[in-house]
Amino acid sequence: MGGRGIGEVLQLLQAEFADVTISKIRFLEAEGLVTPARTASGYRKFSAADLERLRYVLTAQRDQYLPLKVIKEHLGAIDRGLRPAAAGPPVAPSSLPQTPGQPVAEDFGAAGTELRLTRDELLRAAAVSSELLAELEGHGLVVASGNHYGGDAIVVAQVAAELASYGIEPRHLRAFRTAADREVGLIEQVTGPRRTEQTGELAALTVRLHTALVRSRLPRP
Amino acid sequence: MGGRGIGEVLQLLQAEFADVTISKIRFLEAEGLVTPARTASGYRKFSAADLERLRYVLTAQRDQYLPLKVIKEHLGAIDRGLRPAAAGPPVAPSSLPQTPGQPVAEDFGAAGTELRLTRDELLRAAAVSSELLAELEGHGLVVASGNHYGGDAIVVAQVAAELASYGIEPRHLRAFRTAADREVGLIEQVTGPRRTEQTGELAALTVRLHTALVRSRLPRP
DNA sequence: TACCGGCCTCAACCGCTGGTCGAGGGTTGA
DNA sequence: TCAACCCTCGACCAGCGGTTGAGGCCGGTA
Repeated sequence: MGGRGIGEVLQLLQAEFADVTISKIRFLEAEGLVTPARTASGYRKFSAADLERLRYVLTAQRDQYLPLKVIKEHLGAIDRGLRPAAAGPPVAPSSLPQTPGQPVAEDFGAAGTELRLTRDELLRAAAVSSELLAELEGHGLVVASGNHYGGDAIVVAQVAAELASYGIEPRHLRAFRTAADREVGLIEQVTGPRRTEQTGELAALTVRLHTALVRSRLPRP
Repeated sequence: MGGRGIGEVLQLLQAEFADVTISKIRFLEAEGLVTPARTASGYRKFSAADLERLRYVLTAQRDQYLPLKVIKEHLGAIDRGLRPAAAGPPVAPSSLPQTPGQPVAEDFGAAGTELRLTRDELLRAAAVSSELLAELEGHGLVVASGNHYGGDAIVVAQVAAELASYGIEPRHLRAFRTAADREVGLIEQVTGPRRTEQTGELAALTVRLHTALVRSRLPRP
């Protein structure tokens, strides 16, 4: 298991990222975003970690439009054990010292310091109404632990608000909650109820599965 | 009270955004991001709402690195989002600054060249056994359309293979299929059964919701 | 042994985004 | 009437994110 060659890596990534090429992967190395090992003769050898890194880069680029320079900083922050700070949407910068790490796929890893928001902070960070939040809580989509909320609650609330603008209301979203619960249940059947090394890995896998399934079932263009 | 001239607008914005210029404001109009009124003689007149819009654009650009194209879509969504939303967030007609402006479009968009694989190609690309694939097909996780498979099938098969190494077998994954089906069903209730502009946007949103929910329910580290 | 596909480097090139600049000319108000 | 302000339009530009091609080295295989 000495890692994969660049061609193999290309195959693996192309399923998920249509526009990846060999030259792009090489370019990303030249920019310092990945640092694959080399064989004696100079061939690149990508470890599983290198692959994750590439996935991270490509996802951040595609889904968040981040410039490589910024992605590189995030990777550096992650390497140093921090969580990449990312600005939320245009909102008064009054409270809330730091917004949560963006919902980058595969970022289920060691979270470092988990965000803890009061209800007011959450309302402001997500820019949603108190009514909407109450409704989301009523359907179990957002849950406070103690009297505070985690960073994911921001994402849930923001997305729910956007979906509401399409006419999709919180009560239509209950199925998402049960699906997520079942998914986590499945993971815990493997890892047990405590968080382990594998927890994040498995979550990344199941979410990837979910995403691919949804995409595959969407009407074709 | 009839609005401000471009020079005045420049003064107001420069306090907050160091790099704004007159030519940039004009450029943003040319790109369709603002549409100030005009005087009889052709001078631009910016209303308060136009100013908010500019602030939104400049903030999104500076803090989220969003490309103008995407910001424009967000603005369009906000404009349209005022309509249905029973439980939607209180985005009043001209009070833009509070918005759920998170990155919207994931790569559920126009795929361009959709991958079409034969069964053998799929087996090779995903590096899985014919038995596993057959099992996945049996449970409806991978579906051939005609006699070929899409690129997502590679991801599904790869992930399923990895999950199998944790003891999670295809039959445990049926729930993912039904969840995905329901999710797509929900989207199609909004967009209709044909693929539209919104299809990809909605899919990106629901997948983001799913991901955030799973993460929020994972055991805390 | 020769061959061929895969991989290497390096430099030149490219298209798109996000503007800037200047010429030439009208408008406003003191 | 003059200065300050504003207009359009077309040319130009810098940086980002790669692509392309020339020239050459590996490594399996026939």
